Amino acid sequence: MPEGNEIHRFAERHAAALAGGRVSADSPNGAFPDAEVLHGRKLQAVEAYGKHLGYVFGRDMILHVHLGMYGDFREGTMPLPPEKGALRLRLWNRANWVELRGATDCSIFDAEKWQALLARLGPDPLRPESDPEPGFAVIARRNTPIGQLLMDQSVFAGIGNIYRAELLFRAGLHPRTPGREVPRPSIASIWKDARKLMPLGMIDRRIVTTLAKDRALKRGPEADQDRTRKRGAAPVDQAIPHQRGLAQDDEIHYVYRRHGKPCLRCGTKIEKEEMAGRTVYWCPACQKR
DNA sequence: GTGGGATGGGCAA
DNA sequence: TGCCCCTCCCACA
Repeated sequence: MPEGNEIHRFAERHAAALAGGRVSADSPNGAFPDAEVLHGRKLQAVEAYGKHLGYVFGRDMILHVHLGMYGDFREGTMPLPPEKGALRLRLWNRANWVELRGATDCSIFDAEKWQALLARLGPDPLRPESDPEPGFAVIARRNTPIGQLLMDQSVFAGIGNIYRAELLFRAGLHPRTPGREVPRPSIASIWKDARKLMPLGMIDRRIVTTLAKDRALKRGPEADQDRTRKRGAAPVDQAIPHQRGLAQDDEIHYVYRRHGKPCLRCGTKIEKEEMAGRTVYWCPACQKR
């Protein structure tokens, strides 16, 4: 379900709710029998790298969670809610609980396995210390389309299908452009844009990438104050200038899942195609090779 | 009620 | 490249 931005948000929230003390753990659907190994242990920290989460219980006891396409968390304050659905894992303390469903992976890593995972991930735009150069270098020598390279977690970690499409639109770059033909300033600006856009991404659990000036919907200041969810409209954060104003469902993205609809900038029909098993979307007029 | 698709990735071949 | 994992949601009947 989520891309890197939401994974990092989960890490922050789960650390705030549960880290620093002992937690209880169980696996109501039995799909994570190691829950009993974690039960009663102190959760030291929660880390996010790309789309991977690590719940650190010890040097050789890191709970690795990858949500994949279907996985999701729910969070709340005690008491635990009634058990519902296929519940893989619950973690809780006296104050808070976290539930995990549908994850691609939920298993305990030792230090070696955790390091091996990190070693195969490229720089993560959401980690301030990330050096993008290794990612730039890979792109500069590959003939693979840039649309495919942006989805490759060993090039950059954390970018998913929505940000792939939207970053390319914002850069004016056609997804089929071979990596080695992407000008250095273009890829540098995509990295910079990802650094800026991804932390601001989630509005009402949706990613909003469009500028207010590109959205048809214009509202007065009083509407801007309205933070409640309206059917089909996402309230956006006043503190984020590029997201000022409400965003209708079909204008929270420039191209992602907008195939056949007019481009928000130029009116040309958005196109789509399969690229390495995933659908990529672009505006044939705004995005050039 | 049903069926297809989805913000992902590992694996076999 | 295609298959699997195995969950939720929406459009459509």
